[in-house]
Amino acid sequence: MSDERAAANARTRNRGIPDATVARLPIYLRALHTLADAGQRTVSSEELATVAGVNSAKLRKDLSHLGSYGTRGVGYDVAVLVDTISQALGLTQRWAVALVGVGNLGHALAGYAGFASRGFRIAALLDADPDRVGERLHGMVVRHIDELPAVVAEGSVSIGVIATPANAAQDVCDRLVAVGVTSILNFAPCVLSVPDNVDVRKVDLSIELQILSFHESRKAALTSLPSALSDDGEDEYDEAVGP
Amino acid sequence: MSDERAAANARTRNRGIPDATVARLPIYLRALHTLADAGQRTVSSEELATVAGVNSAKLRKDLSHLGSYGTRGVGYDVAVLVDTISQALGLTQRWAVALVGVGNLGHALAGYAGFASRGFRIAALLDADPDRVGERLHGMVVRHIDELPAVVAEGSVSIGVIATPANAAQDVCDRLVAVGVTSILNFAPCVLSVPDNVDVRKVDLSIELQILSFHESRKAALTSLPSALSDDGEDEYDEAVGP
DNA sequence: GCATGTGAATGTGTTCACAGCA
DNA sequence: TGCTGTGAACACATTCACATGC
Repeated sequence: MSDERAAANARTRNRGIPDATVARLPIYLRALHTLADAGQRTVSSEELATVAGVNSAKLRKDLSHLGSYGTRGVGYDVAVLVDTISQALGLTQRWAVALVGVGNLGHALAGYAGFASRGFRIAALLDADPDRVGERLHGMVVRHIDELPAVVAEGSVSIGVIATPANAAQDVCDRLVAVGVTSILNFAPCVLSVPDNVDVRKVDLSIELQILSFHESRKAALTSLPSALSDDGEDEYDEAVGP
Repeated sequence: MSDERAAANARTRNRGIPDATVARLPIYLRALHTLADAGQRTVSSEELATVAGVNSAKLRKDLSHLGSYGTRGVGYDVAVLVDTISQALGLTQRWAVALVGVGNLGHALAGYAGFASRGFRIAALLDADPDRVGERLHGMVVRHIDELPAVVAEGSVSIGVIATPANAAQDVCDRLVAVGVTSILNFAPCVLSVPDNVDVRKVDLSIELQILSFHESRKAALTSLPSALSDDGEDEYDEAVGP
């Protein structure tokens, strides 16, 4: 619910860029970097759309929200687009990130190259487990979660990443919010409640698998009894074997 | 583009359950398990919605797509809902998963408890690096990617997880598709092209951070120069601060 | 001539508000 | 009475198709 509020809130803060567009800008940016690395100076909406895996009308509309700088009859200047999108996403500054939870997943995240390469700097690794505190990891030392206020004071952290077990996540979240963190990326499989001014995004691996499971079982049902297609009249009378 | 096609395709296969609903079912399921573990027998849409972090109208509409079994004036039977949703998601069977890429992230994924606890079984760990082949990891031995056909033959794998570097991902994807895998979860930061009958979901950590960066920089702009609101052209002139 | 940028049309998702039923 | 289930209204997103301007 504060989830919803936060989303709605964010929406009104947006300079009017739709959420769906914002979510795609990083994809365009990645595609543009690839093109730039290959030495390409200019790109059409058609080509960029293909590389980014969307259709060209969508791409053009997305870019138009940035007040984009394409040239009719030609296309977009790759370097200009990179700048425009980076600017829009706020990537002209390096954001400091605090990573909380140095377990299985936290280890991996600490070493994830994609963080640094996209302008994010891991400012601290934190954990509640005293056994883990002091451990060296990818050139950083794990500190105790109680040091969070000090960490934030040192290098104004504005993004927190939660990679703890679910039962610790809300507590960690509250601590992050308490020290002024206003953006949180949550890997713990649970819903976090936060004030309206805090944005939370969540990544849940098992949810993604369950969504695939849904589609997979649809596909399986189709191939094993293709006649199921025909009784798809309007509602259900579906396959199943009741409980 | 095949991304779009695949989505549209999936949509028509859906028994009519909207994609947005499918994406939320796992969240409801998790919430229900929590309630069930706490011994709760019955739940209202209001309560379940709160636990799941959505609003109750949305929850009811979502459940109505399953032909749901609530009782007016009372609520939903927790156990019945768990069964109904599990059924809808195809979680009544254990899906076998092949995990390709045992680097930083792959290690973490291999040990991720959430996989097993939600009915997914890691059938194999695969990697292209000969140095990694043979390594023991969470009770499994890493095998070479060339053994993929054998792996699939052994225990019909239908879901593949790609945790390789971006430059290897498309090749791995093609191999997975070639051996009959029709659902892929991609952690590599790149767009995969696949035939229409294959579903791909992607998780990109740095994209999530970039989206947070966008919102974070909006917020920063607001607090540092609140007058920025007024030069915002036309519509917004919204909540400067609290309600 | 050709690709952008955009109104208009369509499709999807969310929310409201209440009828209908235990 | 109280809560579900849902039509109708609204909001958001995607796609189409073409006028616009280099």
